[in-house]
Amino acid sequence: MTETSTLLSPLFQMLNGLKPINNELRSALEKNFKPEQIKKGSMLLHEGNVCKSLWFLSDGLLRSFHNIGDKEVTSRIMFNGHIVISAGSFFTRAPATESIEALADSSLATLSYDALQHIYEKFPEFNFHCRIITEQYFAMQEQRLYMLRKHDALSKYKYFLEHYADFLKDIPQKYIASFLNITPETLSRTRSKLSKIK
Amino acid sequence: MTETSTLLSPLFQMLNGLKPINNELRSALEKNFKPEQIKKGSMLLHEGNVCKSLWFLSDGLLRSFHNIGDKEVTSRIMFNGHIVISAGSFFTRAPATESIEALADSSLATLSYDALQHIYEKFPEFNFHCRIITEQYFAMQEQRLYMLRKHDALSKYKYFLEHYADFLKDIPQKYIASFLNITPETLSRTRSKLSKIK
DNA sequence: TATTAGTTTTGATCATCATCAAAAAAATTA
DNA sequence: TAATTTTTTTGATGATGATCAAAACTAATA
Repeated sequence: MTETSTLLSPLFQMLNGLKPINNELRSALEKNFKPEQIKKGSMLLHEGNVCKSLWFLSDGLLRSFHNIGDKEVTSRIMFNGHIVISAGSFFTRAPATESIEALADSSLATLSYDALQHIYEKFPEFNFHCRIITEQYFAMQEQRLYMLRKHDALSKYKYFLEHYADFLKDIPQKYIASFLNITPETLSRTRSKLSKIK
Repeated sequence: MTETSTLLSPLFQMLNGLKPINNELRSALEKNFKPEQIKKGSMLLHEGNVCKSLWFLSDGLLRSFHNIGDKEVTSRIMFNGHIVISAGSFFTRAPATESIEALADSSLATLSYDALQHIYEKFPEFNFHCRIITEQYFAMQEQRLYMLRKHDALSKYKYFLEHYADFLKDIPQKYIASFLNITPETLSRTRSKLSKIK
């Protein structure tokens, strides 16, 4: 077992769960996914650059964010097992409007856009898997949209607790706050209210 | 040309633009898409029911909405040429958390979930098209997420003007307001401010 | 057209959350 | 460990937008 295939094994498990993939496709993926280690604080993607790869996050923690006015707004928080891409940029080849940063030392496998397109051509059956995966991410994104429309800070924070409880201690609160579209001060006060109620 | 194929002709044009589809696939789609006319005010989907179909909106105007507390919140506004589905429900077979309503008399073509699955089985190449379409809708949804994080009412309304200008007069303002996550009163005041500035 | 119902506008007040500021706590670095 | 930097907490104030209420306007129906 190569290092890449170890990294990718949860990915293959997931793909096989959707529909078994044959050995040729498996080894094509293993060949084209490149292992990558990044340190906490380093950037995977910079706003303004085209997102030319997708990543499979084997272990670690990432966040994506964009700048609105003079503020950073965290748009997603991603943990192990996730496929990471800046969708708008990756799909359309346009400059990304967001950056991606490691919140912890992370180990990833990177697949370039071009390599992915070749795989689609050689293995058209892979469209099936990626259609389903995209559908799943679409549904998750829909939930985040729903969350943002919950008016008050408390119900947004409860959403966060439901979905990210395991990572609560690893994510600086200022990022949680901007993910929920509230200020760190408001989050701090919301948390202290909540702990008094309980 | 049957009535269905007239309805669907912009859909086929779009699909062919992605990658030409063969006649068998085309006629399978024509057979399985059922034409449907609905009146302004009638419901395409009720919250709590499973979304068992997708729709191609040939002509008309729709909105989806969900209830948060005692309020209706408009989640999407859809016009001609759009593929309409309640994604979370359609993909997972779970009860929908949103309803879909016609804001104008509309003509649609309906494809059932089961029919779609059969088409995927018989025509695996259709996964290619639907992967791309899902990617495109994903990117659009990302934009709406981005919009909701713009803090103030004015910049949200400007987003609306950029993306829905053509339908401005056809959509009651209370729905525009809830789509932007503001009250009708605030939207009204925002609009009057904007007209004074210009 | 007259009546009714629904929508938008305008006004007044209020609440939540943002902002500014500084202290306390935690994490980094020397 | 001490020094420095960053993050979180706490406090005071203010602004945006929500709420409540009523009038003006528009659309729907008899």
